[in-house]
Amino acid sequence: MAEEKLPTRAQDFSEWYNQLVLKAQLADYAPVRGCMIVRPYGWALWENIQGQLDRRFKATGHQNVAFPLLIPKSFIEKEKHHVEGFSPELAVVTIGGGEELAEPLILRPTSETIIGHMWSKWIQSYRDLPVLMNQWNSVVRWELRTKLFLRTLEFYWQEGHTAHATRQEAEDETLQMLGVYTDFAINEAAIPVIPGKKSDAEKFAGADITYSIEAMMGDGKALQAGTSHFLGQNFAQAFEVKYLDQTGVQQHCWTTSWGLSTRFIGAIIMVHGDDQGLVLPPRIAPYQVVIVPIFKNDEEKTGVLGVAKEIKAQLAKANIRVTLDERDGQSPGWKFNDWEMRGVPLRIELGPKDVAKQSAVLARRDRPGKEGKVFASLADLPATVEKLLAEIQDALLAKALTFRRSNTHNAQTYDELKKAVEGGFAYSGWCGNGSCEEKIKEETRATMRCIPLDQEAVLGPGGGSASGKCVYCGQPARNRAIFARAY
RNA sequence: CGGGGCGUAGCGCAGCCUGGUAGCGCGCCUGCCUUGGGCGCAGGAGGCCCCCGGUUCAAAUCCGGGCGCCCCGACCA
Repeated sequence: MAEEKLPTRAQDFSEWYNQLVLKAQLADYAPVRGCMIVRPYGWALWENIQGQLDRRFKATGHQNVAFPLLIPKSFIEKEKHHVEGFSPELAVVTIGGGEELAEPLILRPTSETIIGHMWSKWIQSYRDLPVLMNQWNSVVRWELRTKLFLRTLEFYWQEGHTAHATRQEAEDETLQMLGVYTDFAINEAAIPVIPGKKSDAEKFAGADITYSIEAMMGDGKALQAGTSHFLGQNFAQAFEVKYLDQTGVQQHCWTTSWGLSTRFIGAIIMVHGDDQGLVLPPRIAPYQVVIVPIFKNDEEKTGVLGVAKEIKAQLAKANIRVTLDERDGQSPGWKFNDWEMRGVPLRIELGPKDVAKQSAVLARRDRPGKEGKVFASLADLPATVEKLLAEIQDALLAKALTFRRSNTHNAQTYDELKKAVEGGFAYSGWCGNGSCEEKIKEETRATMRCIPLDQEAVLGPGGGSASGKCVYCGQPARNRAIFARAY
């Protein structure tokens, strides 16, 4: 329950986030360092995210599977870059049933290796391809510095894995799934994201190319909200994933993988949240509408609750996710604050006066205070609510996009970049040289987030184009990239 | 892995310096009263004071050791 006010975002963004997660009852700290318990409200949000993603995965031909948590340690060692990237953060099981294991097992940090192992058995012919799989699971990475949702030792996600006969097909798949994430983020979560390509320094351990969607949080920092990897033939070679092509020749498969995690909940919090608490996009909010009844005595209570239940039934019938707050002992004012903390997009306040007038007060979460309140007739309430929810969804996206654009700067010079990354994104030319990228990181703490696929969309209409020179060394730019401090 | 902070009621903390009956606020329970922006009053329940050892007539408090968590910086979704 929300007893107290949050610090404002301006005061202390990090503490605002920490307290909000606890007070909105999204998650709590587990008894083990760095581990998280996702509470019912947080998990309901995740289920809505899952639902929206899963239907997109199915629509693009993928099937869900379940691979085991435990993987032989030797598997991870078969792909050179993969082992280098992941060994520092592996959890290793050495004892089972009281006996030292002949071969240690690892808790999966991701499943490329064990899937590659199985594919080598399952894939024989070009007729077996493509293989399009996804799994919803949790993975373990022994992080040193943790934060609820953003970085925990164990986190929940989905990992998609596909195998293809040709390079082109695999590359197409990688970009297709990046597109799925982009569509989901923008149209369901109202988070404007920049799809782009990662630098070699930032790409996944074992990938040839990594793409990501990058979002700007409310403090101007970047968050990688989803990734899609073109793995080339790296894992196919390490695990002998081969097929016989039409001409009778053995070929290695081309594979991809792509993932989006509960970290995305962190993005939703930090993009839409305000000083009152969480603000959820209607399309994925566990409750889209909360009804708060108001009454003085038993007689009023009976009348108001009767109407409130009718309203609830009507809205539910129109497929609106609605809850009625019947809790005794909390005043309406208390409930207003509580549901604002928990980010419910629309609140219906219903008291005796409203019942008498056959109307209700609708309060928009995205416009706190009186400004966001309107009277609505009970007669056509579901239609009114649907319209408002759609407006709120659009308003959240528009607000986030405006915020991002106003904090994204076309930084032509290194000084401009330094200034821009203090509280936002710098969009700058880059020569493509890793040493320039490294210097920028050392000197400004900003990393290269991505090379946007759609250069024009970054700065928006009339935003100009990035410099043709590398922001660090002044050599001709091969790319235009986003630089920012990141979570 | 470095730096800092904190472990006392469900939560947030005070008490510790200067050893002597364990306290405050919130929450919880009961009753009354209230309810249109975090109501009020009265009564009540709730404690291995993180753990182990030492000093002492006496330890939440002093000393030694351990464990845990959080926050801030280097690596990562």
